Amino acid sequence: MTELFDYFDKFLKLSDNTKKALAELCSNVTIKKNDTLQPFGHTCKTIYFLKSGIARIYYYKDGTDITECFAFEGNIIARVESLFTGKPSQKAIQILENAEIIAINATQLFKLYDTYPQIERLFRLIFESAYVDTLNRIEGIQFHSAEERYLDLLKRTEIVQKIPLKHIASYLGITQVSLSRIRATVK
Amino acid sequence: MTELFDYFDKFLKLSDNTKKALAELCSNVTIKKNDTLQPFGHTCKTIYFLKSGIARIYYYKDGTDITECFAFEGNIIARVESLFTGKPSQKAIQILENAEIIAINATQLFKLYDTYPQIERLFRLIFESAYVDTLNRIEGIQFHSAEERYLDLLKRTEIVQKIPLKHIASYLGITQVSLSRIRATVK
DNA sequence: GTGATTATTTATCATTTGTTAAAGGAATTC
DNA sequence: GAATTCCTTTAACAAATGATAAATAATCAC
Repeated sequence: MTELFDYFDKFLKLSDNTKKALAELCSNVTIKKNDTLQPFGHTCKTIYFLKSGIARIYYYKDGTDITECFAFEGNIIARVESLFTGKPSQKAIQILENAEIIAINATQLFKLYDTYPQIERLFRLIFESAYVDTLNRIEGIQFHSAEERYLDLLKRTEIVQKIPLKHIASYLGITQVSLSRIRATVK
Repeated sequence: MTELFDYFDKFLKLSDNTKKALAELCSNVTIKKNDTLQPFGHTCKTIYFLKSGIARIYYYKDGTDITECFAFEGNIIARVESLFTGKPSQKAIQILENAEIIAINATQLFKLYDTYPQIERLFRLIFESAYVDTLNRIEGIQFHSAEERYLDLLKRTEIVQKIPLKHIASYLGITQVSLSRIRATVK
């Protein structure tokens, strides 16, 4: 679990008993490429941390598969819209590269908020940071061309090379044909 | 301040002494159309609640004025990316219709988080909700045409009629000329 | 009110992205 | 390893949006 607590450490230094309480909510999951980590239709009650591998959140819009986001080594991934509203999620989490994951039981986590204000604060800070990232992503979508967004994604992480282009296209908000065209001109 | 505490009530029932502590951070502001509520370049240390009026957050991108969001009666407005990171904001808040505002001192608010866990929780819930709204907005931007987004905005609130079209255009991520064209076909 | 400024629309042409269809490659199954 | 399926590219045309310029319309300052 050291990777996870190193991650937490970047947001907030936790006391030992807080860490202990947190560790009890965590379990290790090993999952293979193309498997489903979380299916459609259930309320999200787990927050995941990727020790290794790649995952994506996706949903169907008018019958087509849309990737909402990717997660890589050292990232947190959760279907926030369900986690925070308690409503069933219309999204699923799929594994794109064999992954070692730590699953955090969110139901129990939220209960700990009452007894461990540090834990409530930790996750407040984590999600505040994610919120800021999301605001910045809107700017990227609205004011950059598809080509710029593709090049920017490539720049952020080389792991992207391992992701099927159709998922990258839907993540960028364009068709796969359009992405293919962009790749041809960029080369 | 009743409007503000009614708003808080929708997220969390606060105890009387918590309310009292919160009330001490709040001050009333009356501000006129076209005035600047918060300028560029300073770190955001205030969260605003609109009792009446309209406001927008905007910034300059390659020399053009871009509206990030609007706020109407009963909304909270803050430059979150600065509030949460402590970095100077590249954004400003402008008043679009004469407004009655409650200003919440965020510096003092964050200090109260230690003594009043209820307050930390209240604002956690408020911003979690805003985060979910932002995630949904991304979907709107990526998978709806400019025309659909414009009609959707009109549907959400009639107050939009009072906002200059150039601000609506940049909010929608299109040029004003393009918005004008859309309005012509929609009529 | 009048003139000046600002906001909005219209028109034209260029560019980007979408749609559909077809073909070539890569990976998987039996 | 042959067949099948899935992934990616290419091509041709359609639709949406951008850029620029000019014409109206609305608003503001005096």
